[in-house]
Amino acid sequence: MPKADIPNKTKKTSMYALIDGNNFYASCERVFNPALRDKPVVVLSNNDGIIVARSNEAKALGIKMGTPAFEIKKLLQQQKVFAFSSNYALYGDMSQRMMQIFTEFTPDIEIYSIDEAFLDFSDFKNIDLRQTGLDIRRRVYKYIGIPVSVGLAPTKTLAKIANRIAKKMMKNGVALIDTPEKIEKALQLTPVEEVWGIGRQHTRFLHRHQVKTAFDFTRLPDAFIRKKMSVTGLRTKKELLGTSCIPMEYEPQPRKAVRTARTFAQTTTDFEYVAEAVATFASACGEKLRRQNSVANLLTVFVRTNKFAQNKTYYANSFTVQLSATNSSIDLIKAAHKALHIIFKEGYEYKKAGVLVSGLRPDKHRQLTLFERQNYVKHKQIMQVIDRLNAQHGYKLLKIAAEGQSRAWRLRQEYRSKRYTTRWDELIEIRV
DNA sequence: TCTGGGGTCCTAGGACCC
DNA sequence: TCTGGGGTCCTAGGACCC
Repeated sequence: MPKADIPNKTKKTSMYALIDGNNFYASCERVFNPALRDKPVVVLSNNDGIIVARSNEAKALGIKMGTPAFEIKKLLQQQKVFAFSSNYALYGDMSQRMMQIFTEFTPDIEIYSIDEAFLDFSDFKNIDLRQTGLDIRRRVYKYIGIPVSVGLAPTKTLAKIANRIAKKMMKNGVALIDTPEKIEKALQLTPVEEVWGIGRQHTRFLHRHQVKTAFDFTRLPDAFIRKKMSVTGLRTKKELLGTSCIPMEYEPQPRKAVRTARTFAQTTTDFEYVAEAVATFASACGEKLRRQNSVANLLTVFVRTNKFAQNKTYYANSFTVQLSATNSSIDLIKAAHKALHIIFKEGYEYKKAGVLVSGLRPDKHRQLTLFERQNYVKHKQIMQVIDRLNAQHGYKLLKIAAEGQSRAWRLRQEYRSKRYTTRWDELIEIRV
């Protein structure tokens, strides 16, 4: 019998929860610093560049996501806003603890990002879902100190919407959408640009067609959506109408590409400087590849000058070289330097550079030619030694010479809090 | 002075093959 | 002179996500 003929009644009704930490990074900072309670808090991106997280108090001051920090420096001082550099060691660790608590409610969990997870409650009959949401919330707050919001609905896209409603309109932080009537009400309450999968470009287009809410969007004909927004747009419509099209992904999929890139704290015209940075990025890509047991077939290097600088010609370029399926930092650095030589032009003030490796395959499927074998084995052994020593004795104890010593282009992090949960020497201190 | 970083998926079009 | 038709693979560019 063809699949399409399977009778409908065997289809189970789905129910997903989307849980995420409110203002996650800002909340993490608060856990270890009670003085921040009820105060405006913002967290800055790498290089202290832009705002990436705000507490509710900071939002109330009109501070927007993505604003360059220098633009609102005055406001931050005047309003006594507490600003922090990103502290990913802390946020990553807090994230793991939070996810651990989620798994106590169901093993069917998909970790979607550092601060959010989908939980599949489809198979749960006769449980009070709203109460479960409240329990999750209470337990996370008790053990981790992070406030979370819980949205429950029959599809992932609707769970996202429920989560937004929980955050914006529900005092208890939980919203359950479980009937056609509630679905329609929720769609009418949701501006179309807030729908998961509808971004800036499509929003502009939809607004031109008088589509303002998620509800309006679901009234558009399938063919129109298919033509203008491809199959992904159509999938979004179905999800909004309650048909689940986006399945859970329980196992993290191996990456298909890996990238390391940085904006320099200062611009540079010096080839050696950029070469050193690019070598370090290539090496970092190698580490990421080895961690997931992949090898890469392609390596791209890109550089660019400051795209915001007036009165200066903007230059951006990239070059891709073929690799012979490797994850050796030595190979990657060589390839990266080869590519950099091709795109580096004297006289420009470079502001950013990066390395992307793609065409990833599992390491074990690697085909070796007779001549490659010797190098391959040798490199593999060297990399294993480097990775092991760095893991045991501290990061970057060992590195390839091309990565350089100066590191002058490294990150600026003027306001980083302590790594309370991952460093013995940075444990929280309590005075009695 | 100062504007992040790291991913995914889809489509169209070209190269190439039989 | 007329210049097939179908398939696969790859890549660049665009859109989206957190």
